[in-house]
Amino acid sequence: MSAELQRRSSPAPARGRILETAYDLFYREGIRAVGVDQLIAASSVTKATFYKHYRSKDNLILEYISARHRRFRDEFESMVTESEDAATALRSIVDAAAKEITRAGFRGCAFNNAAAEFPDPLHPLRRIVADHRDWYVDALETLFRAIAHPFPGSAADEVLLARDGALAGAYMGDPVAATAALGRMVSRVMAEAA
Amino acid sequence: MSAELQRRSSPAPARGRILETAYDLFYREGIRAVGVDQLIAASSVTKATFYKHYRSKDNLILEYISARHRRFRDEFESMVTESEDAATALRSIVDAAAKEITRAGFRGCAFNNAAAEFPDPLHPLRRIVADHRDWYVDALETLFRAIAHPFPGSAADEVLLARDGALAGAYMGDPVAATAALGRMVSRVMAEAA
DNA sequence: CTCAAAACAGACGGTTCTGTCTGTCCTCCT
DNA sequence: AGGAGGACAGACAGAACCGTCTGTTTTGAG
Repeated sequence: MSAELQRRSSPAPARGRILETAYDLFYREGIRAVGVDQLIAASSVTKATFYKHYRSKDNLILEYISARHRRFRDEFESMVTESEDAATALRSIVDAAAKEITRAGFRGCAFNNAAAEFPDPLHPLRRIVADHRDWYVDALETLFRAIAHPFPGSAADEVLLARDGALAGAYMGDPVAATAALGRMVSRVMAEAA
Repeated sequence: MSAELQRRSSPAPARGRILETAYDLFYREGIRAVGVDQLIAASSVTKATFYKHYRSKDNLILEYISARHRRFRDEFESMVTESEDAATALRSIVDAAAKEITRAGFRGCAFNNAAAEFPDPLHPLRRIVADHRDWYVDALETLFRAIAHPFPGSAADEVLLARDGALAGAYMGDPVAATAALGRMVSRVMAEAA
């Protein structure tokens, strides 16, 4: 399908611009808080174009959270492949989380914030979030298995929990304390592998 | 009929009913998602009464999050006073978190969800949330000091982080894994005191 | 019995939001 | 040269939202 679009010099630039704007605005201001009018104004797109590419705002929301997952997964996997061994990969993953926390404009976990706005557990967005987390914990478990951790599944759960807590705590309160506590927690989990 | 009788006794029964409704609805469905019309219908109150007691929805939102803090703090302190020593108090606090996670209708941390809907860090709600967390980490540190933990401040940060991660992870994904990981993380922290 | 306070009932205005529609312009391909 | 498709521009409908308003009913106190 991308071959069809790529045939042109600019492969539907408006569509990508809209998603990129949503990627930023939905995270910064919240999903419900961002209206379609604001979205099209920030994308320099007209309303007709918006509804041509994304049939509804709800649809764009799903595309937004899917894009969040894809980008996160890509960065995760590039970190893994660029690391010499699984131990350094785990460390760089934790470092990346710590760096994100201290980043200007950090506003917590995009998946957590999105899920908070959709109470219905059967909403498609919630399913995407749950799938994202399933993928994530599996990927972590693979790394822990590679460093011969005695309980790779538990270790993965614990790192996921520590990271979740660090993002939430840093957004709501003290980023410094959250970052430090994250480092200590993960160090304890990894020490069990030695 | 019982509502009829209760209306006479207290000074402003309608006010309390509105706050109680908000306490439930804002948590269950989200703050922005709940309109004033829905709120007054669920409270069996008229619009004039609503705006007499709470001058605006924004004002009610602040009362809501303050009430969340008060109730949480009261339950925390009653758990502490009912425990024989600080160690059992800490354990009952973690048990309470685990119990909340598995409760039907659990929808994550009320403070986290509320903060997610208000991006402006200077919004009064964010201040209330930050104050709540300051109080919480102080209270935990006091308990760790009581059990002679070598680093009570760090231990408090770690328990707070583990609890935050457990609530977030249980809401987004796997409550069982989150509860188990929470228990293991807290056990490690408390083991340092022995 | 009377009166003030409080809650009830619901219309209304003004804004905002999502989504549809008509029509025009530009660009690329044949 | 000409036709088709994509994007631009913006009006419009319908609903939901917040907040104000005018009245009516109920209740407890003097």
